[in-house]
Amino acid sequence: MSIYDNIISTIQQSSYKLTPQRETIVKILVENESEHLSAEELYFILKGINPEIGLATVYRTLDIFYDLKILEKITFGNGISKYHLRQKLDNGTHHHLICTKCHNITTISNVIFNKLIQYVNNEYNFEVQDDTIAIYGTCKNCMNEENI
Amino acid sequence: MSIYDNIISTIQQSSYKLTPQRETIVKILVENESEHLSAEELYFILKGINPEIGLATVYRTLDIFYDLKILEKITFGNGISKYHLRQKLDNGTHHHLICTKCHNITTISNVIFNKLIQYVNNEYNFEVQDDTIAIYGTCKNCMNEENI
DNA sequence: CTAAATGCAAAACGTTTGCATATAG
DNA sequence: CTATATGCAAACGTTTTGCATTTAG
Repeated sequence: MSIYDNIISTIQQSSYKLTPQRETIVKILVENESEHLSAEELYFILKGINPEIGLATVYRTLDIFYDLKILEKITFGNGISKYHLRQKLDNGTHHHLICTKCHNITTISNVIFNKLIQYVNNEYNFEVQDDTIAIYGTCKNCMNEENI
Repeated sequence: MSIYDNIISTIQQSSYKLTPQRETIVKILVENESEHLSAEELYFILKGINPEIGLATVYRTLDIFYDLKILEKITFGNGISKYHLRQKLDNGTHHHLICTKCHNITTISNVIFNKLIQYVNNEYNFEVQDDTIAIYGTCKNCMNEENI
């Protein structure tokens, strides 16, 4: 069963309806699996396929998909949210290096995180959301550019 | 030398001017040292002291203070930024547990973070900003409320 | 004296909402 | 057939900007 089919059946098994708009959005998300898309970016791609679609629908759909745990949502310093497929990709935990200059996201994973999550859980009774920790800073590329 | 005096002299030694508005903002920040204030919250307190002040000035001042490394800036999922004094408080690194339900911030510190920062730095050439890592999730209080 | 800072209002930004119309189940 | 979803435009809350006026250095 492909990722696409998997998501489609998740929607069908939920109380939400499977509309053509939602199908198209799933398709785009699967095709851009490796990227972290914002609502606006998704909308732009969508416009090329179906110009009638409204931006509000994109936001509503992303909300629903987040609710259905199809998507993970990462939020920036500038108030922009980016979305990423949750299914299949993470067999374990994964976390994000967020560059505050170019806004690129790198997904990383390491045992250290497990220790950290356990520590936070034990000491603070804090339940880490979706095992997602955000590390803000400057990425390799932007560091190099600074030194030109 | 008090935290207040320290900040004032940081401003004086910079290219920015020390205005009465900026002095008042420093005073409020020092008095609320233990809190993470938003621009709006700071503006509200400020209005009680000097009703003439404009919200734009608050934003501009917070930007400058961030630039001067007087403040650290933590941003939420809902696009609201909160500010916190950087000076004196952290002899070492410190990080944040951000509750996505009540939006409370807990400041934590632990050796595990140092290892993590080092790892990210070595493996990804990623320079962690102000040694600040954001861990999103649900805090103790909100967890309890869910179970009522 | 002059460059920088201020207050105000208007604009910008991503996002959400109200509503009439369309449609999946 | 009916509850849900859609597209549009208007509203939202936070933040930024333009501009004439004031002020710190």
